[in-house]
Amino acid sequence: MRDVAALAGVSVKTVSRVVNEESGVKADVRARVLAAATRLDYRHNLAASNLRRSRARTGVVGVLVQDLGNSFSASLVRALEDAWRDRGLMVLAASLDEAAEREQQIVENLITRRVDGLVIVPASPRHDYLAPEIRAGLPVVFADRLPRGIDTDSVTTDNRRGAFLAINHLVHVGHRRIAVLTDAPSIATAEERISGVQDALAAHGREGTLDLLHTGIRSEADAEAAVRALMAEPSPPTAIFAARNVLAQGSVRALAEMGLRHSVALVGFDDFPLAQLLDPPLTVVRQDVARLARLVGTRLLERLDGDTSAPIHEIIKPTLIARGSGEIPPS
Amino acid sequence: MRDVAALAGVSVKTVSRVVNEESGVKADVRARVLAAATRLDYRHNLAASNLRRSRARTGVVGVLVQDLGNSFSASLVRALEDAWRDRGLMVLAASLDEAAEREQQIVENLITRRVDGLVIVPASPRHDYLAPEIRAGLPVVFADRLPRGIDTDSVTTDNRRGAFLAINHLVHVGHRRIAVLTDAPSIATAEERISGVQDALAAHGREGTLDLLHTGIRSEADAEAAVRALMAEPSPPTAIFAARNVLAQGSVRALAEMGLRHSVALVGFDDFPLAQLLDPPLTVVRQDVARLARLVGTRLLERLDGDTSAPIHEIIKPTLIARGSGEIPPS
DNA sequence: TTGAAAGCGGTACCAG
DNA sequence: CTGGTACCGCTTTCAA
Repeated sequence: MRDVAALAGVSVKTVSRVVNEESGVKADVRARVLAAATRLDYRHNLAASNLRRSRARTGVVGVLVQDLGNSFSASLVRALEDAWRDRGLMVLAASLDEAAEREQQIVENLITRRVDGLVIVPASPRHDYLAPEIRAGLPVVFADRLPRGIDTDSVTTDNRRGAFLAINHLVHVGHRRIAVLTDAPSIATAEERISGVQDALAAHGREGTLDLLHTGIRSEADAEAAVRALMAEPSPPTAIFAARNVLAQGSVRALAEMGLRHSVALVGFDDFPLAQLLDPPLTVVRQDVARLARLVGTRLLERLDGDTSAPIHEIIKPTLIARGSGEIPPS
Repeated sequence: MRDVAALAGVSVKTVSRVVNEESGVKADVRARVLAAATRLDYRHNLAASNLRRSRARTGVVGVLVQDLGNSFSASLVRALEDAWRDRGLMVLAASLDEAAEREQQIVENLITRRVDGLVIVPASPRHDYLAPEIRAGLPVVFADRLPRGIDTDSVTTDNRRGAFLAINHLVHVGHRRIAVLTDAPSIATAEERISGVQDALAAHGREGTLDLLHTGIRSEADAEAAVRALMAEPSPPTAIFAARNVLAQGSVRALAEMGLRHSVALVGFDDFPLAQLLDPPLTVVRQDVARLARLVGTRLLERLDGDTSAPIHEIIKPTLIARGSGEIPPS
């Protein structure tokens, strides 16, 4: 900047004015400065500029999701990007893969980078570690899963109701032996979904009959193996509820390989782009990711704009989309 | 930092030493500093620290893809993240949606943030604008599409060969009326794929018979509409080559709605997670995204580590995965 | 092992 | 409309 100033024959302050498009610089001076900047390949340094600036903004929001490669995470990030583009906010993204330590570590790293805000699909069971940051005014919005140990904005799905819808649907179709595939119950979302399953069974006078619950199923491969094992048992289930999209995909894979696609009912949680094109089309409990992302994006912007009201917890109602796989009757 | 120093009764320099885990600080002093830092909720400021540091590194790499919501882009970003995690590099991601201006604009913005490097799946036709940055030593790796107007590292797929494989396959199955769906030829990748189609037709003595080429098909919806229109014509094609993954998905959707899934052959370009589970399973030309990402990630790391040799252009060979949809014979 | 002072690239504040 | 000077938060350099 000093070089540019020298070449243009002005002070650094004037260069600063031009670079920041402040008013009050004569056109010819402006032109000279711009010319000098171009000639010297000058590049403004945002970090340095923010250092002295009073209300500094990096224009970066940290977004922590489970797996950027998963359609749920990817859609979320994409929608946030769109929601923030015209505000000039960029997304610094990271996958957590359900690793609690990674979450804390990355958050710490992001704080060090002075991100303007944080969107978190948490992997850790408690989030007390964020308390100082939130107290200091950092906007933090939890997505898809609720914060624990602190109170901050969140946008989540009614997981309990979603699972209820799924099981209720299968029971109505006539199923009695329903296998449930889900993550470890230590993950809040999984726990809520299990509760929903129990609600549905209770509603049909079948409390405590959840003998086919398989927890700790974390990946597509896990689900595939679990379904294979299940179907090989003496009295296999006639229906499966896979409580996360990759688990549904693994289930479809296993059923396809075993030639059971059209004889075992399957309902997934989370819709995904091609669910409708599978054979049979997959019945799912859909949570509206676009809506979720929109709400999250808006909430963060409002906090960024100075809204300091009490934390808001928004809950999205899931809906059941019957497409075929969930309507297969028990054999 | 000054406050921490005061509270701990040491100089700022000593605090700096502790924060950066430099050796040569007595344990008790270290402990005092740490305690003071905790009590004051001190957070190290990476930007400020980099300002004076000699070989400053922000630890951020800008990754520009077409659409983070698309499985190709998402997988690429995810794999890069993994490749860089233990080096402490984070990904600042952005979607371009084939908008050339956005590409330049975002790159400019990222330069301002002093990213350590750039990975670009370009949207713009020429990249001269990057010349000064590359000259200044910024590592830039192009992925999936070649740079034009400048010379810098790239990792791309042999698109021409991929398209050749697809058409060749369909011709061998017996097809003569093959529709080709692709992006505008102004996109280099699309152009190469069209060349590949022509190669294949020529190889079968059918030069110039490319009467069913449909360019400018940009989205899943475009593809769906195009296929609907095609199949409604007096003498519809007996096979379709959809030269990008979303176009294949749109085609499947259209064929499914028209009840033609099992009577019209379809080959896609780019594999995606559920292609195998569609009905019929989708035959595709696969480009190994994981491999692509690995090569891109490695190349960038090497440049970051000071490799200043001439730009390297790696080309990945695509393979045809026959799964069913591409083996449907002409009716 | 520790500290003082200069300086990184830029902006704030106030004077001219 | 333009410039001078202090200073942002931290590291470098060199002296103690």
